[in-house]
Amino acid sequence: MRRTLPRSFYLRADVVNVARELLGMVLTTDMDGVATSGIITETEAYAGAVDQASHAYMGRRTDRNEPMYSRGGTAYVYLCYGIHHLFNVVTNKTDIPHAVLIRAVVPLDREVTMLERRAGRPSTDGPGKVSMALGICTAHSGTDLIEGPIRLEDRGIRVAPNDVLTGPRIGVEYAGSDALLPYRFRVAPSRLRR
DNA sequence: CAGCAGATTGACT
DNA sequence: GTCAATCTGCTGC
Repeated sequence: MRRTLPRSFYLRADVVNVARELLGMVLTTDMDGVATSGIITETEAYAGAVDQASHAYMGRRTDRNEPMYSRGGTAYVYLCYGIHHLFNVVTNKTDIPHAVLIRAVVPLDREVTMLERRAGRPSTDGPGKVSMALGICTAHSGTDLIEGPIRLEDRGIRVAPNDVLTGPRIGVEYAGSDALLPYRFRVAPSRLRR
């Protein structure tokens, strides 16, 4: 089973639920004919204009975060700390800047290529590491997740509710009370295998 | 193991 | 100028 997630999956209004449901989905990239992929094991939801941790808080709109305002099923990739390319899945309708940050994957297809991209380091647990392993960079910001080089697929991998850990997001201490929201989801470490 | 500093660009005061 | 949705290598226990 291998089904590219349809537009309808991304257009939903409940970004927090979408973030949780992305656990177990497969993130694939096709870069110059080289296809790599990983099973998503950690995500964070960013709830747009009302979320102090979001780049789109209070409707902030810049050249960088413009893809957040595209329709669901668009990639938003931005540079963090000047070095790391962080990949987000845009959700909801056009002009509603919801997004889900992909924080970790377990390598699936072409693990050797990912290892090369990571300069021999095998870990892919961290948003910067995910992008490096899969070849994602800011040039892919704004690309389509249904027709473009980056896609998400349902390959029938299911994560049991009991295996999902929930907690506050990482690195958003500046976000006031919103820093405490339980918008981070990850597969329990003991269940990271297929 | 913990703690910390450096990397390096974009957004904002 | 300051801080940021981070990662790495080095220091010192």
